[in-house]
Amino acid sequence: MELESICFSSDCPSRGLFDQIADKWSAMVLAVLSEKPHRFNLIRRRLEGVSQKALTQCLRRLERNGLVTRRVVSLSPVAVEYEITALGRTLQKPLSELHQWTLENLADVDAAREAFDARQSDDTFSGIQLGKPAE
Amino acid sequence: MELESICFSSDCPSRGLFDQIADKWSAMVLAVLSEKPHRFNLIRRRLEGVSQKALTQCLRRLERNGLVTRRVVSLSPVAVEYEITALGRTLQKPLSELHQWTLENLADVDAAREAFDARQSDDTFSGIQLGKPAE
DNA sequence: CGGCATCCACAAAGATACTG
DNA sequence: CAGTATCTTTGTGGATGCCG
Repeated sequence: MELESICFSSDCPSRGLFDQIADKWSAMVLAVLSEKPHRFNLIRRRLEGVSQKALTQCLRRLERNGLVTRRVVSLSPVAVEYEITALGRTLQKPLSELHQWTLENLADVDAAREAFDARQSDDTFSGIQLGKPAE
Repeated sequence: MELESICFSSDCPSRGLFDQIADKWSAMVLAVLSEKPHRFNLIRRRLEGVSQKALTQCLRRLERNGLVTRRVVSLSPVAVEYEITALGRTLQKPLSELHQWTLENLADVDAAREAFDARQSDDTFSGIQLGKPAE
């Protein structure tokens, strides 16, 4: 439980897992599915901006990691239902807390960004713009 | 605090922030700095596998978001010390909990992956290998 | 020591077309 | 509807060299 328990070794398997669950869409997919099972295009419509390809890949990865199940409900027309698993629910909590953090601290972060960018602009006296990320 | 508080709109600013804090190295950098301030190459040596470029970018982003401070300790030889901020400490907790989850559930996830990959292999009867991600 | 600039390779993202 | 396949474009990572 100590912070030191984080292992920094490159062959620590939890590193790869961390990268797979902390990705752009997984948190939102799990949040949607935590309400109730959803079909593909239903998830897609709720996650504004996700491409079909990205969502497919995300769902595959979630399924492979045992966080969601994929069930073919009917053929012609094909209907597939995705459901969160018990394991997925255990992950959804820390993930939503992280999201919660972003909501609560957005103002502070924004202020920090403006201060940082202002500092960089001051350095323009050198004639070289460092190109602050537009974000 | 409700799960529904997650916003799925593409212009929700918390989305971009989430992507910036849930990246490959930030969690580990903050974990290292939560112990005590570190200099650049010290961080680098503790985070096995990080390239200098990746670490620089990560520290810049953390600095811009107000999560760490960068202080030039001495010139010639240049020494730069990075320190976690109060804001950074508030983030470090949910981040380490997420990491904790990966440690606790690695076995379950691995089992799920093997089951999934076995299922895919069975489908090879079709003659078409779906190309399970090597991970 | 702590970077930044450049080049290159590879991976990921997007758009489009097609299928059962 | 829920994908797959393919192509193109963009982004990211590593390696190298240079600088203050």
